[in-house]
Amino acid sequence: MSEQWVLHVDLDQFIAAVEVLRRPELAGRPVIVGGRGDPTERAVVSTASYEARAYGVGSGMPLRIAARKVPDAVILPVDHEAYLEASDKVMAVLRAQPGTTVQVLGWDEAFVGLETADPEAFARRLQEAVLTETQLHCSVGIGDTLVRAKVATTFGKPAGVFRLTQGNWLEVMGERPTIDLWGVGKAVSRRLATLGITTVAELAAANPDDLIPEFGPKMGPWYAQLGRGDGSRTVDDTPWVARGHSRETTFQRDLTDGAQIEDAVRELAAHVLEDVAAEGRPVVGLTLKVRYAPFTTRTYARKIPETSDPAVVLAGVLGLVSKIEPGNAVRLLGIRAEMAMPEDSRKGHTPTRSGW
DNA sequence: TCTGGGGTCCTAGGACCC
DNA sequence: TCTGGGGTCCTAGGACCC
Repeated sequence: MSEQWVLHVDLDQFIAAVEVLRRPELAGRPVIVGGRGDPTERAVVSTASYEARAYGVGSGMPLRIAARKVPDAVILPVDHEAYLEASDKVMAVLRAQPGTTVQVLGWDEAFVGLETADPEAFARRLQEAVLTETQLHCSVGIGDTLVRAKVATTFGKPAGVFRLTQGNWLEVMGERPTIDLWGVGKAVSRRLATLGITTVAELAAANPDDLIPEFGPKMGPWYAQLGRGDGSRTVDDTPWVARGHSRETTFQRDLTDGAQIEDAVRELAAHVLEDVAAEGRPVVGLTLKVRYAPFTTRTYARKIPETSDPAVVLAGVLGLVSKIEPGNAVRLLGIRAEMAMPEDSRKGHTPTRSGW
């Protein structure tokens, strides 16, 4: 019998795989991609190949540490263009399958909705098609909700297929810690633990109302739903509309001089203005982010009257710069511009906040 | 170990208005 | 003198994801 299914397609070690494709001699070696490829700089790992992961290297780890763990690692700079190009090819393959609805989640993953009597067979065909067209391997999670499909993929890696439905959700996930859920991180899992909830089964059994005092009216019930694996079953292919654009830089040496700081802000603002201009939508809000050394982050924000005039936006940004505390070493600066949203544009694609 | 960069959304609390 | 109640908007901070 034909039914509606959600597939979650996730490329295996995507960034590292793209790098190996254009440098075949790197196959089988520990490859680490991050920053400008210089392990003496302040930067972190974007992706490590499976060979590098065997040494305990993972994304988010300081590049310096990663290099220390894997002495013979090949360390490469991040090349956004190349990954975007590869990503576009993969998404095109997914869209080319008859009957599919494709919702892109990032460079290396997407939900695919379709009606079929045999989702596993379809998943295998999808993997074949992606491999043939792009030489990239992917894993596929099959689910009766978006959340279950997404979580299922972790059990399919690498290059496999796994199905999670209401029927086997608790059997597979019940005894696992809540942090294994998509949308539950370190902080929330710790707060759940203070309520006596440490496993997915315990979260699934929780009364949604009991979580409201701790997490608020939206997030409390949302976490309970997450524990059950419930949520939307609809893959939404509405094109995503960015709410804003931002640029940030961590300086290799902290800035202390006011003129230096202003120069850096102007440069960041120029990039943000470019991105915004490419959208052709007016700016309605600005945020300046500052990290004071060693690690205190502050944000300064303001709404502004809708404007498409770069000079006005820049003036607004420079107004925020005056809030930077003088006499402190600045390690990071970031600028974000929020844009006016067109009517009826889709809500954000992050699962934790959009009601999946 | 020493912590990137680009995003999204939620919550708390203060300001302000009636 | 001792102090309403509700609504909305804004800013700051936190959390999470890839």
